[in-house]
Amino acid sequence: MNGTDIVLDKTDLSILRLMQENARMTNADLARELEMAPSAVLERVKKLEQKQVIVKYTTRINPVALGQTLLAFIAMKSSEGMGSNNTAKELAKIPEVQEVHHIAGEDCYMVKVRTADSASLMDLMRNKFSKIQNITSTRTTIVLETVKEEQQLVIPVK
Amino acid sequence: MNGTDIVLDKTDLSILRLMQENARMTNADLARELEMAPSAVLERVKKLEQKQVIVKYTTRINPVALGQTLLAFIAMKSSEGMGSNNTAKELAKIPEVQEVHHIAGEDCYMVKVRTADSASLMDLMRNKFSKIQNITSTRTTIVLETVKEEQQLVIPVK
DNA sequence: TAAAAATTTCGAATTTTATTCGAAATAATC
DNA sequence: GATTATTTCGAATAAAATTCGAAATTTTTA
Repeated sequence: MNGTDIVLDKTDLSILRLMQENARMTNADLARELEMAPSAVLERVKKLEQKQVIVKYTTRINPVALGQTLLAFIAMKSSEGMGSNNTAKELAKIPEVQEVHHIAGEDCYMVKVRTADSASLMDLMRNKFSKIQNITSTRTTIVLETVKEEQQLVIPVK
Repeated sequence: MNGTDIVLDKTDLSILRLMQENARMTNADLARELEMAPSAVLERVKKLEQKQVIVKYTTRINPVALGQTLLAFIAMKSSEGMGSNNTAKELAKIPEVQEVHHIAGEDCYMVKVRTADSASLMDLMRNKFSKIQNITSTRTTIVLETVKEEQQLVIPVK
């Protein structure tokens, strides 16, 4: 028995489903939806936060509105030993780097980056990536059009 | 002049920065932080929603808590003509598919998928992907470890 | 540049929600 | 089946959301 096994009942799942869809839903509305007292629902939400089931409440902003129109995936190879993931941690520190995954296969990392344009991506690679140890190669794939981009999980009914 | 050019001033950017970090921040707290009247801040937030600068308020849920431990990137080739993106749209309909990007380069699409395990990924490919027209090949990359995964944008100060 | 128009902000009033906490109900354990 | 722990409830209070007219500010235009 470790901290990993978290029991979520039907009510918890409903809360998560509703909150995933709208993080600013009021506790009162949640309670109405679930036909429970607001205080009971609040208790549950707080527990979900404590248990780190709920990681964060975030606002999705239209990247275009901020002029961030370039999205790219970069597959990287690293000469780093298998034990450490310092390269990944360094990459993760860069704000424009949205995702860093250690992957199976020929490449070591899959990195997702969002910048204003190709010039700023070039900047990033020249000024930031170049300073990170052990990166031996990068293969950049530019996104032409994004059809779907979300991180909504599929929440089971029970 | 089209609907694309949205003017965001310093206050808007501050709101976005705060809300991106915590979507459930109260309007009252926002107002305190910005040293403005709550009513004025509320007005701005509503406008950001209307202008679709704010796309959604969402709750990030720990995938492990829901037993969704498998993440994969799938590079796909499609025989579809360049004009349409029906393949992408069909992929986007699948809940387990979190991202669909049309990419430059040899492959056509980059697809990000999250499922419970490799068996359910196999299921998905056999039962859903196989029904989508024009997919001529897939190359699946399994994620071993995720070091960073977010979609926070870099919001300029001014 | 000065007047007019449009937008933004404010503040006070009202409605709604969040939060607290003791008690009752329910569920789990021994 | 009694005990213990957990969850839910409901009522009371504090806090926040929302509304809206008026003032201030900014932008437009003549």
